[in-house]
Amino acid sequence: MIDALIQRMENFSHLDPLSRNELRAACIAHAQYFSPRQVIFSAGEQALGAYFVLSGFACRNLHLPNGKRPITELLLPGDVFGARAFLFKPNDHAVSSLTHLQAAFLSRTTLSRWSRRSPSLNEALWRARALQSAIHGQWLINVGSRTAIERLAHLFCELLVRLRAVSLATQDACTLPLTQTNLADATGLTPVHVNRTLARLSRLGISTFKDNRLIVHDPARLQEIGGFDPEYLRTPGPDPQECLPDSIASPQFDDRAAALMRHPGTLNEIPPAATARRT
Amino acid sequence: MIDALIQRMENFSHLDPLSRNELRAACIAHAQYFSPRQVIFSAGEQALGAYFVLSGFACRNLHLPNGKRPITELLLPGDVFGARAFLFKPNDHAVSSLTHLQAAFLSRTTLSRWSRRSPSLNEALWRARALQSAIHGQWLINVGSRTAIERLAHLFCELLVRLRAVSLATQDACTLPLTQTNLADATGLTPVHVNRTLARLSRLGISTFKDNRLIVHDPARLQEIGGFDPEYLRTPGPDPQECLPDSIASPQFDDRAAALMRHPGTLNEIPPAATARRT
DNA sequence: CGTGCAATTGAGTTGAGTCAAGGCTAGTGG
DNA sequence: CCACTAGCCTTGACTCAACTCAATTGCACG
Repeated sequence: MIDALIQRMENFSHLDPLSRNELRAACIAHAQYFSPRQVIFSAGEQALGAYFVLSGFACRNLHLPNGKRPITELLLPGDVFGARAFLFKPNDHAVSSLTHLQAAFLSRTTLSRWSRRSPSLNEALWRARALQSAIHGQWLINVGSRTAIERLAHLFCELLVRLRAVSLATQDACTLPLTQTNLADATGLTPVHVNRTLARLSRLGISTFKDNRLIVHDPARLQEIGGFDPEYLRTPGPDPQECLPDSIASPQFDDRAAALMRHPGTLNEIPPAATARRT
Repeated sequence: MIDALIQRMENFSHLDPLSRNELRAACIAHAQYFSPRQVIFSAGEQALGAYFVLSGFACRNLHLPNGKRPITELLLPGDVFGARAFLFKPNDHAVSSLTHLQAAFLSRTTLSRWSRRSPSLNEALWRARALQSAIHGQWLINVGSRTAIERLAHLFCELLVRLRAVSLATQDACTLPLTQTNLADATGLTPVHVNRTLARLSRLGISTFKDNRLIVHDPARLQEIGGFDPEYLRTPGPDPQECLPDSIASPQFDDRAAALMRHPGTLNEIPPAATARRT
């Protein structure tokens, strides 16, 4: 499972052999085990470093005074968490395990040292954060402007793609150790309504979620319902060419950027209809 | 207005005089003007650099096939946008101006050069991103688990605090050049319902939003309704002491981190009731 | 002096939430 | 080995917050 993490980081940036070995060694040396429902970070606490998830599921969540407990992030094997907080301020959300969890703790000191020494690892970390951020943006849209069935469809599509990236899902199925209550917290719905909606998805022959297992029978429909476009999850791949289409040093990049420095970008006016909100 | 930006960056990290001057000069040299409703980045486009908002409002939004146009981020003077995309992949959302907008474009090349040369500026940029990320997290909670009146209350509190940070708001009022439709897109509501809810806030004597101006008559109530805790918006302040309570090099930091490297953090079990969702 | 967008208001509909009861399963302890 | 308990899932009946549809006003801009 450490290999999944390494593979994942490789997807963000091609690691030099030294960094790769160092990362692997550190993950083995600093692995920690958590049982389900354990608090790893709590809100308001100052983070001392970051965790790399090696196996199991975790989530970032919060206790609201009204009793709700929204999940703002699902952390899967290969994900990193806590890296943001250690740059900024005490955490504003807690992180807790959903299943048995294995995670490597790397202190701020270690991370700083690494990112100074290995630009590729630094880049990988940045990109890992950027990906999380893109996911966050999609969740915001999901919760803010989709119906129950659409939200679940989108979430399922996302999780399937993310789990495939670490070889934990086949084309159309995966183990998903979440309760319906977890799904509800992640989608801003009620457990009861999630239940009914799952039943509907099943009745429509689109997907089944049972016994911690998600099976998608009609991926195309699921994707269509959720309005899912996997693009936001794509990692550039380890190939530096594809990774940085405009090399920072490339002449045509500088030309284009220089042009932008003088003239505003696309001058497209937004079509008048900000009001347009047919459904 | 450039001073507001500088002041803002200073809040993230104490800039050395050289960086400060360089930043100021670049902002003046590369300022661009956009009229309202202009597209600055469009989705799918590869970003060539980042923009620093000098004056005016902008937003990050998206066109959904169902006609909705959710706003995922409000960009105020002093905010930076586009910095994430240039590290990663094409943008997944568009950014467009809401009002007349003045923004400085800084190319990827320039930014890379700066962050290599000036650690303090690099840190400031990181923290600016981290703050955006924290705001994103709060929006997710807002849209996912609050009622209409709560969402608006929270948004108003947030905007007031953010605008105060750049001296664009007094303790209880600010100019807010947003339409009710914009508020609707930002909160995941309907313009009609936003209208009614604003009327309610006004009737309750809590706040008025009229003619692009937000006036809060009862800040305490507003904050209470929105469940708003300003903590997530606090910038550490320019004081390095306060900024990094645990200096990366400090011995007690290393002790605590080392301890974590052996034992899991807090071993608090989550109270059994993940089901607890009274209202 | 239209034309278009923003704001407003009313009436009716509905998707999702609430309340409540019952079944299934797994773990615990006698 | 068998209660007993505690989550989790399931289902039905009812309620309500927010959405839809629709019509009216007022303003700003060309």
